[in-house]
Amino acid sequence: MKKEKDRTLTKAEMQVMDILWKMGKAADVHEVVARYDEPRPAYTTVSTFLKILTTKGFVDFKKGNGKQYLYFPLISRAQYTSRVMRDVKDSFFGGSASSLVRFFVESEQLSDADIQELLELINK
Amino acid sequence: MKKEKDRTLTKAEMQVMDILWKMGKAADVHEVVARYDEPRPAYTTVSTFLKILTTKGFVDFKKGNGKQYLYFPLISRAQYTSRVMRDVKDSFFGGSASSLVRFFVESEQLSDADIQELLELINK
DNA sequence: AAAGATTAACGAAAGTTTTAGTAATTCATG
DNA sequence: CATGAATTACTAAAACTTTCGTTAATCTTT
Repeated sequence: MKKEKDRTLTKAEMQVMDILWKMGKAADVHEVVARYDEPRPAYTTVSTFLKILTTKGFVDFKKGNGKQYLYFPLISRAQYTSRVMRDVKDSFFGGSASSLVRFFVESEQLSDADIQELLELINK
Repeated sequence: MKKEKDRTLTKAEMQVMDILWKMGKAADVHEVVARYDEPRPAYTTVSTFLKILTTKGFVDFKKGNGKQYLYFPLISRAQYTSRVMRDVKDSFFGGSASSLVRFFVESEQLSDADIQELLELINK
């Protein structure tokens, strides 16, 4: 049986993806490890996550001029954000995007400048 | 050392909280089990979750006229939603609520009526 | 208050995620 | 092309989550 549930990332997997997304180019394991803050995980730990992410379809790799593997994301951060936002919207707002937006508008977390910006956006 | 990380619910814990939130009043284990769809978990499974949620501070209980425990939530769904939304906002939008709102406004998921409703809301 | 029934506490098995050591493979270099 | 160094694959332990059976405690009813 397949797990179509592998559409979401675990916390540790997310950390790796975030590093990959931030550095914009294909990177080897050492480069990824270096981007962690202390305490850094072991080289093999990161290597394992990269392997898992590859089998899950989030990451692929290529050979860097006959050298080691260079990993890169197959999905953009924006795409993954969409995925998570859909889940959040469904779980907490009954699938209603407007409910979710209203939640933030009502939460007073928006500055006047933010409001202004949104009004302009809406008026397109 | 305490785990200040117990601020978020696991998936199974969330299911229990959702049932508690939906029924509005303090409920015993049987009532909670009954609200699950098939296949229902065992009585003791739900009992365990209620216990865990109690030690995590999400739930408390009282004695129902000398009978069994009646569990009730210590946090509202809206409060928990705020918590999760803050995490999501921080993780995916750099802590910016306006970025998050913009994401949905730009995603074309809002109907004209939704937009209208939001405009009125903003103009308060 | 005792016997039987109901309920909560405990403990542990099964499943998943996280972490990393060791084995196997690949690569550079003499 | 052989040997040592670097890298990936394999495996398993540790930690956390989910599930429930068994035991202990409590309550009901006689």
